[in-house]
Amino acid sequence: MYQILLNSPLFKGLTIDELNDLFLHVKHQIRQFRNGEMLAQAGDEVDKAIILLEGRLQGEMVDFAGNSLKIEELDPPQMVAAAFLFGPKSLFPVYLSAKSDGKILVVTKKEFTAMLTLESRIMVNYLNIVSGKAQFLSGKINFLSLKTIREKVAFYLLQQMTHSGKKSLSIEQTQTNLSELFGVTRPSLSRTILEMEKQEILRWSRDLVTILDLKKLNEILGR
Amino acid sequence: MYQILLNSPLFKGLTIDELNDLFLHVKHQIRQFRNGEMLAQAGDEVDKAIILLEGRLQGEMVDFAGNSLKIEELDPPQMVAAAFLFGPKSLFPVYLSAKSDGKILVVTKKEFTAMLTLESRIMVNYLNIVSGKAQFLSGKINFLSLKTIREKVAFYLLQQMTHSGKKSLSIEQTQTNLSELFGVTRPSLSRTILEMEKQEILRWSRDLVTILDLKKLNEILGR
DNA sequence: AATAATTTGTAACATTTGTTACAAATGCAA
DNA sequence: TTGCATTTGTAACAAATGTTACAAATTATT
Repeated sequence: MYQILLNSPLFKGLTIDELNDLFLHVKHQIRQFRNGEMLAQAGDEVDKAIILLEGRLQGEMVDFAGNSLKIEELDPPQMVAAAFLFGPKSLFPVYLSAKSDGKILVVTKKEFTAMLTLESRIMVNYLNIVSGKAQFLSGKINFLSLKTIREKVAFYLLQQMTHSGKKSLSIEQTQTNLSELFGVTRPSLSRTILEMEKQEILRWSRDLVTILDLKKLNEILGR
Repeated sequence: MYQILLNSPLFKGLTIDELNDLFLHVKHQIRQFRNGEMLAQAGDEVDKAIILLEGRLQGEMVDFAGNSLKIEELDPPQMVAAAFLFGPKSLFPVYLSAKSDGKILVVTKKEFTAMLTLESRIMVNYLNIVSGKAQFLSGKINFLSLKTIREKVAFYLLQQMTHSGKKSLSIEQTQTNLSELFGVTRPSLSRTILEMEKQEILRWSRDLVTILDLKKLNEILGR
């Protein structure tokens, strides 16, 4: 178990001996789960820290309209619903179920809090996790508040460019995947891309995208 | 100063003596600022904890399209960019400027971390703040991923209802304000509301909204 | 009360995106 | 290669929302 936890964002930087020692003091529980099992429902109170040790979990954001329920998969050794353990409400945001057999590490909120107090490296790690989530969501909101498909494409490509630094991007995604990411239909995305090609802003052939006119791409987002 | 901090979410639960004692150990700085002054730009690294003591700050989310740049105002004794002090990047998300003369309390990230370690009540408070932000953003994303104006109206009203518990809601907002909140144009919102009135789902007169058919309202969101 | 400002209703039309369906192109495997 | 699956291009049409402009209703101000 400790070997797995060594790689987790939460316990990063600790040695295996320190981990070993830590869990002599921190009350915890190992729970097995089976494929298909329901672990938590949206709205349940979160009063335990859960870290996935083995297997695969899936959180289903039950999207009201029902049509595009977003699914987030979780692999070890990630923490479940990290940003929902504290806060004014502390309610599970998703329906959590198992995609395979596996194991989780369970620590009550009280013990978890004590652990953070005990070992400030873990506290900082946890703060990095939760803050990171908040920052990710903040970025996502920026993206979602873009109105036209053109804007979304431009934003996405410029973001990819700053990561790679090149004008030729190899998009590892099909247009079908991208359209889901953007929350639009596939033909509409295709149409928009073709328009942008006709306007010589970019060239998009399968998974290779070349930016032809960076200036225009920026103008789409108002510079 | 300590009197102000007593009411802050971060130092909630501490006595004035404890606060007094705390800041004997924690290095800090009080900084005056003047109306109109720029305190931070989007993209600046966040390496200090900033708590507003007096005056008024404003964060401008420079919205790419330029048209609807979102503005968030900050009143004492709130912490500035609380969810951006930790995390993998730690970059300021907004352009921060002063709307009046005032004072801020500045603590370096290092000292701030030490403070959290020193006093676990503050740590828990801070976790509640950051987690609360993440949860707020998560809810906002749910809202933004609603596609039609009907859905947004339904979601908004149902949310208001769970807060008040009544079928008659006094919306303290004009349709103009609401349309901005929803990210749609005012005539479009008006049209949608009128349609819903014709379908006897609700009655909307000025700032008083009565839900006539709760079932239909839920159906709009897929139950 | 009279006037002005704000808010809301309304309509014609443009734009964007969704829907559906099918064809063309490409990649993959037998 | 051949055949099949996946991905992408395309088009006609529907639906939703934006744009613009103005009228009506309401509220605030003098």
